[in-house]
Amino acid sequence: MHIGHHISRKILANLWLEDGHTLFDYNVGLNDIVQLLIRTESDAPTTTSMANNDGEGNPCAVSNCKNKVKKTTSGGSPNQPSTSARSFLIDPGIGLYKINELVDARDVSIGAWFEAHIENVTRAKKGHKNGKAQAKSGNSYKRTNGNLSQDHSRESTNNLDSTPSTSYSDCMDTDEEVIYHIKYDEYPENGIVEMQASNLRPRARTILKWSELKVGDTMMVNYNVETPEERGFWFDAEITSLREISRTNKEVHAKILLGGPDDIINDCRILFIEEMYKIEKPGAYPLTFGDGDFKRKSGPECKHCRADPDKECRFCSCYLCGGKQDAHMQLLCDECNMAYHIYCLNPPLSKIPEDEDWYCPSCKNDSNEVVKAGEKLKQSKKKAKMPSASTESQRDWGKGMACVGRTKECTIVPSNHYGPIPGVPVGTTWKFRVQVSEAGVHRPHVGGIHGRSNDGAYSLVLAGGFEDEVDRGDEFTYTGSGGRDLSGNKRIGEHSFDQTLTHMNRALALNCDAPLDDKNGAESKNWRAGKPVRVVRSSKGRRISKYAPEEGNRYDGIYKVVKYWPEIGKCGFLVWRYLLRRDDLEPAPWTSEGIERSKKLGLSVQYPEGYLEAMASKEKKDKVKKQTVKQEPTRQSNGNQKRTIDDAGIEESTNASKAMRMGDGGKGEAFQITQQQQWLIREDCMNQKLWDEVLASLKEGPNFLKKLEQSFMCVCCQELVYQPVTTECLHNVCKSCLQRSFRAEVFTCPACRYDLGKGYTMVPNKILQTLLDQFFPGYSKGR
DNA sequence: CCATGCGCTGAC
DNA sequence: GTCAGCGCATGG
Repeated sequence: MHIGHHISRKILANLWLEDGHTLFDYNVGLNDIVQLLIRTESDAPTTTSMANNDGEGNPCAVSNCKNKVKKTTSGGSPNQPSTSARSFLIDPGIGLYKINELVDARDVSIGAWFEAHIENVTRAKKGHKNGKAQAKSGNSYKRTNGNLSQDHSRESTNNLDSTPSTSYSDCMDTDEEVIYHIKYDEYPENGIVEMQASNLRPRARTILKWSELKVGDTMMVNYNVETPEERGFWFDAEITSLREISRTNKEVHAKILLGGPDDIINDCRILFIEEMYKIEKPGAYPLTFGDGDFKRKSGPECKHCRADPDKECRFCSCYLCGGKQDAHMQLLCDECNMAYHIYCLNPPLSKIPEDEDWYCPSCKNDSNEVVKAGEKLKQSKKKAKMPSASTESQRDWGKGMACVGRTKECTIVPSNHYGPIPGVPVGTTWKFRVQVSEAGVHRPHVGGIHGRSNDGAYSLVLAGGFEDEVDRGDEFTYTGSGGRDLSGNKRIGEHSFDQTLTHMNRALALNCDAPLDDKNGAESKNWRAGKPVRVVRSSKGRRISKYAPEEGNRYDGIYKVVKYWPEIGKCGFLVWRYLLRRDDLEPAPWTSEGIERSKKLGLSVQYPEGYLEAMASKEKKDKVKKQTVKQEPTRQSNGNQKRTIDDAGIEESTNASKAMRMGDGGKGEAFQITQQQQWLIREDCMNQKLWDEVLASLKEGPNFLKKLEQSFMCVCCQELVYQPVTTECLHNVCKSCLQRSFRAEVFTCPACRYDLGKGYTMVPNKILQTLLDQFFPGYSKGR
């Protein structure tokens, strides 16, 4: 067989030239393109006629030596290996050809395959028997780096050395494979097809060291998807080139070329994370290479997909039966590219459809799900699953406070934070549970206990759900959750079975400073040593407790679990009972001291934004007037709104501004900061102006923290800055936010557009970080 | 993904 | 006054 059978002029064969054989031996002609293996001298057989080496191990330029391979000028990238032993084992003794340029010089390193453009080939002299040529029998156009002895495919071809008259039929690829070659040959200029990085997403779980990534490794990548949730198809892509473009002490900008159905360039930034490196795609989620999906290649591979030939190939085997046979009967899905035998489909097809596009069963859109013009949006899948989907209730649940979602979320502390929420003083009261959740004081909307069964409970709500609970203010008994029949999509139900010390009950028990005992309960020896629980009293608790607030839900401070035990409750079933005792320096709201403090701070029930107005207008509409309703359309931002009807005393201002006024009056409670904090604040000279402003509100007590939070809010993520970078223009931005901005090629300050410059080094303000960590304990854990 | 849940409100 | 039953957040 003649190589020309496959392709007339341009070929791309993988040739491993040895021992004086020439390209001509392979019928390589002028302008043909070959792939050559660069070998080290130590790899070279002893019979090798001289390796062309300029003496320093660098390849000679063509102008110096006609046998040499010249590296193409394209790119001029710094990926030239510095190995000195390199030489090109293209038989120099012949001198009948020269390789003028490398078509693709992406990876000119030892042991790597590269492509060469042959400019001039002359037939070798007859009788040159000194050596033999070796063509690699594998088809692959990939560049494989690394230890040659590990490459079995090549080893096996090596054995052909004993057959001097190696013919092309022995070593050339099938027609099918040549398609690859031609395809490859279609690449522009230097043979690299640039693909949008956004079309590519490696799948990963763990982080791999950048320095450990090697050409020839493969990784699973998802092609043609925007997010991991979206459907795309996964394939093994081989790293064919790793090129570092630039580097700072924190980041490497690299190009990773991946082989696949098409070669894909993934433009990455590799961030240093101590010893590990995380690879990020510009402007998108981080890319990491994962253990599970990361393979180092060894052994032969499927010619089609370049995976293990014994395993089914996702491109050439039928997705349904896994078979590779009957390729002409396979349909390729235009969405996921998976192959399907027409006879494997359900129902099977008798012939290949004539339609241009074909979509597999999993990719084909269900026409029922397509919303046509003028049609109403269909129910979301999630909603379709909910019990409400099957009822015919006309009620609009979205109007009231029964089913609303949160509009804010507490981010200054993580959800598993123990202890008070910074800036929320004892006595703070919210009308609805959802607001309590928004404030971060008690996160569940409905549940009474918030906790984790392997950690502890963070907060609870006393709402008088159990008649046999006792509340003495600084001490109360509480009942666990569960044991209720919640059938009928209820949130509270009849007691119908025994409670167990699991879930939230177990969490609350873990707060008690005693070994867990789920049989008999336990009592702490030193109750104060237990974990703190934020306690909220709901006005509903007035049923059984005089300490419950008149309205809404009030934060009453920190309590500890003294003991817990199982007992048969009034309901007749076993319940877990807890004794909690107050352990808080802030005065309880019902004490005279506490009442005084609440007044000072101007605390009153907070309503959701716009709630009072809505209620007032509704009342008007309904023409249900009992008395004149004084209502002012307050448009305060943070949800602080006053009551409408009673409490004439606090009519004129919002809680916040009232508190401020009180502070200005000098009677407010000052926020205490430590000497160290004062010192640190002085040290943070970049932010001096900002600190001056914030410190001015020290006398406003807990509002100081609110002010602090506002002043050091990141303009990008709208949260308290984390790893703040204080810019020259004196703004504070999260480092990660700024990096994101830079990745999007925006090099200005996100707050004021001051040009920071492309090469700006982002140094986190450690002093500020320390201070924020002190004022908002644990907030960085949430990041 | 599923189970849990000391809320809330319109309808009766 | 009573009650069915909803979305949502959370944990596992």
